[in-house]
Amino acid sequence: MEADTPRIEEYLESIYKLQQEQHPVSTSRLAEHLKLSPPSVSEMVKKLASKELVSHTEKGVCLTEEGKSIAKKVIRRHRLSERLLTDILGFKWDEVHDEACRLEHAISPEMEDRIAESLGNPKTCPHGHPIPDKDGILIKEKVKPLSELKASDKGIIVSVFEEDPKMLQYLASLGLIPDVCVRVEEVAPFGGPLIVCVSGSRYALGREVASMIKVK
Amino acid sequence: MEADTPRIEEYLESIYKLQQEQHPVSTSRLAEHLKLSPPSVSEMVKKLASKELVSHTEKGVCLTEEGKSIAKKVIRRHRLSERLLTDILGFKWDEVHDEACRLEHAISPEMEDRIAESLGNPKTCPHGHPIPDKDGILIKEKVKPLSELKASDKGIIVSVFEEDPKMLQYLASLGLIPDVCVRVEEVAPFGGPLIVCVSGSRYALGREVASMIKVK
DNA sequence: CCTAACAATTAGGTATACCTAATAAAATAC
DNA sequence: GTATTTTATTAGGTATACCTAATTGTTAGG
Repeated sequence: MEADTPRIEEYLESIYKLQQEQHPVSTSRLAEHLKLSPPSVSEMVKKLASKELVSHTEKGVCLTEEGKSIAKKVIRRHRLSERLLTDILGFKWDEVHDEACRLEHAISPEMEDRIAESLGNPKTCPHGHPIPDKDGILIKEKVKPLSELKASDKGIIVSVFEEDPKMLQYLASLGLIPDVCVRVEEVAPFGGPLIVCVSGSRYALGREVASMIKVK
Repeated sequence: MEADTPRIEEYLESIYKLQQEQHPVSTSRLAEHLKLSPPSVSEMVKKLASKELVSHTEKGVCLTEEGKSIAKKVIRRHRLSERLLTDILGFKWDEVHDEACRLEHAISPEMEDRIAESLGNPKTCPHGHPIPDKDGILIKEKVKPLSELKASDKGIIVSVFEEDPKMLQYLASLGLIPDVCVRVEEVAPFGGPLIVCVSGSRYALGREVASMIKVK
């Protein structure tokens, strides 16, 4: 019984991400996220449970402490890779996700350390998500979706929950990137768009899009 | 029939390296190099042949043009990774081989380009081996092993054919690294050591060790 | 020339991770 | 409270890449 480490890391990472919105993660949701069939996931989850990386109840799948620890390490490597790609190799923020998905399984703890050191221990990835530290400690800022702001509210963009390159390019073209200040001018009723002001320009932003942008 | 790309790359890379010393590469030699059993290699070679990546005659295995092209791309990614690790992330030359062995399968053509660009299109890896260019063109300098120099001959170190960290540390501690000038003071008879002079200091160097150091 | 040694392959078998189709269990609808 | 839908699992099967043991083939010795 030999472990396919990248596969295991992929599962744990997905579970970690999904359990932020749905606590015990359902196998169907996990299957959808990993683009695998539900039975494949069912089976693999059993194996992860036998390795004590997850606990599997009727309600769904939860990470054990060890599973969570591995997931956070993978996320750390992913986000550090993204920073390496943008800050040192000159990639744009919409180009780094897929690349980092491969790098995160190929990076040793030593390389992880060196990247962090070379970049001055960055606190977030290019999309604003926090990078867990070596001990898995993850500082989460209190944020809310831009879509929840009312007219004349202001906020500073903390992070953008989006991976699609096209959408990220679009957001960057509007200047909607971390650390930028946004002011809501008007909120259309019945789920209509928000009119926002970013560095002097005004844009209409769909609710769906605005909900991906987290502000403080 | 789905391809396990990293595995295929691993095989092609090994064949490429081995065919520099032994033209049609024997399966047993390949098995030894890949640390796999001969039957496993036999089988895999058949698959590579069916994909037209190698040709398989009685004498052994040869890369096809396509196989060679892939192998060179992998080697390019490996050596560029090593340069990234030393030049940007601060690794020592003895620490980069294993790391690069994993990175070479995780790097996209875009990342390959960016690394090359960020480093000013380096011509060699930290051990002095040439980095194939994007079109697979590889500039090989005419070199000979240090062990072939006679007393009072001088040479400039071009490359070091060695991967073992301990040996690399040792050589670096003597200053035996690429671009350094070495003078042979004395050659002991019957395969005995060479007495060499490197930046003012004299050392005795075993023939085996000296044969790994290529000079021009 | 025949035989010992070595090289390579075939035969047969394992483990992993995936799949589809069928079934069982749970949640929701009415 | 039963029927329908959704969710999860079992059953059965595929492909890949590895293994050991047995066999064939080739090279070199005597």
